[in-house]
Amino acid sequence: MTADKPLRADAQRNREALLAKAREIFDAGDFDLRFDEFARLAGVGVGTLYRHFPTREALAEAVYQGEIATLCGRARQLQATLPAEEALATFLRGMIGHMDAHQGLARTLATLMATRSEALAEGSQTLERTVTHLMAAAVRDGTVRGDVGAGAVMMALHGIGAARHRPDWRAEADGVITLMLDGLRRTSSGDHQGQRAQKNFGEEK
Amino acid sequence: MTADKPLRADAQRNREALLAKAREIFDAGDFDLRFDEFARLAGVGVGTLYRHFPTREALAEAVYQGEIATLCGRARQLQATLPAEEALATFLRGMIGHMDAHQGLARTLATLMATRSEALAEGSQTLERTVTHLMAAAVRDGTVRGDVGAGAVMMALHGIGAARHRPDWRAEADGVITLMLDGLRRTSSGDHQGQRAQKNFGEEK
DNA sequence: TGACAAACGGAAACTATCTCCATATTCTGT
DNA sequence: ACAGAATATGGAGATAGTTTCCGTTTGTCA
Repeated sequence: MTADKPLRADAQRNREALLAKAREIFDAGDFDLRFDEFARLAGVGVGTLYRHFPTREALAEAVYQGEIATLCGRARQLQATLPAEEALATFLRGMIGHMDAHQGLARTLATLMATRSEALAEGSQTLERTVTHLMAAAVRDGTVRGDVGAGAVMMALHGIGAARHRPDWRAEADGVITLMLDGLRRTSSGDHQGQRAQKNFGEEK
Repeated sequence: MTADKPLRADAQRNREALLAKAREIFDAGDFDLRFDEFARLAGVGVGTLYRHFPTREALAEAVYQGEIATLCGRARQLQATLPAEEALATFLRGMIGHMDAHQGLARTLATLMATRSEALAEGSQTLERTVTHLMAAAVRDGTVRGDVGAGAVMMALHGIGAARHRPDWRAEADGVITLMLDGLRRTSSGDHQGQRAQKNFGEEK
């Protein structure tokens, strides 16, 4: 459905500049910035902005999709370089770190896409597929139980995201992940290695 | 907190008309209706609308507070006419029914109040107090265990609200309530003391 | 390099928001 | 019951934000 269109070089460049600026601004929570002002900040004319993203929602959607793509890419990379179980753990912890580092972005996107939630649902599905892959690999390894689906993990992640307002959010979120990972681990013997290590994606500024 | 201001009769009337219309329109999901058009629909001038509710958010906030007040009133009424445990059960089931019947309203309010979430937090606190009362009465009756706070119930409700997109939402939500009520009911063997589980997730059957 | 299509920018047209005040309604004291 | 004070109203017009349109520029391909 994401039809590939040959995009002219300058168009591509502008598009990327707009997305980058949007990400930055959304992250700062200024989602109601004037549209023409936004174009100016991104260094393009309003016309260009409108050609690429006809509405505020379209812009949000594009940023969101980029976000999902980044996450999925990260997962693929982890899966290629780490043992399955570790890849899953690192990915989930990384998700929390990502949510933590980009609170404003998440809130802004959620607000802007509240109406057009089709794209949101689609992204969430994409993410679920990725988690499914990570888990399936770990199950194949025999390190993770096979009787719990990715849906459960998704619900937990969703719940974590929805509870952002809680004062001790980060710690609680990490707690949920720890519980889940422990619960998922196939326990042939009680080997509880220190799972506290905070493996972020190493992207945060 | 709710300072009583003597409001002139016509002002009161207009205010109520605006709120009623807002509730109706929000419920239908049209939260981006033009402001002047909205005034016309409610049968008042724009000036009047602006005097009562300076911003869209203020309007949403007022509707939200009304909603909370309705809910709390219902709880008080149940508490006065039913045995404590039954009052609690009826209230919780009623909440689900309410959420179900007014999906659009909930979504709209959530969207509009994403920024000004102070009122949201306050309303949620008010609701939590109400649930606390219901539970406390049931605990005094000896029908409900005393070692689990209202916070747990609130989290579950919150989780239910956040999962509205799930295809089988209503059934699953009812399931969660059933589980909770069963879990809350004091068993013949007595309370489970010193329980530590505060992270609940993946509550689906 | 020239020809053509694709993309650009930003002025201008358009649309929505909000303010202001002359007029209308309600309230209060006698 | 009524006059005067206080409060509220509506909507025209000012302000602010959005979107289109098109002459110009830039990139692509032969």
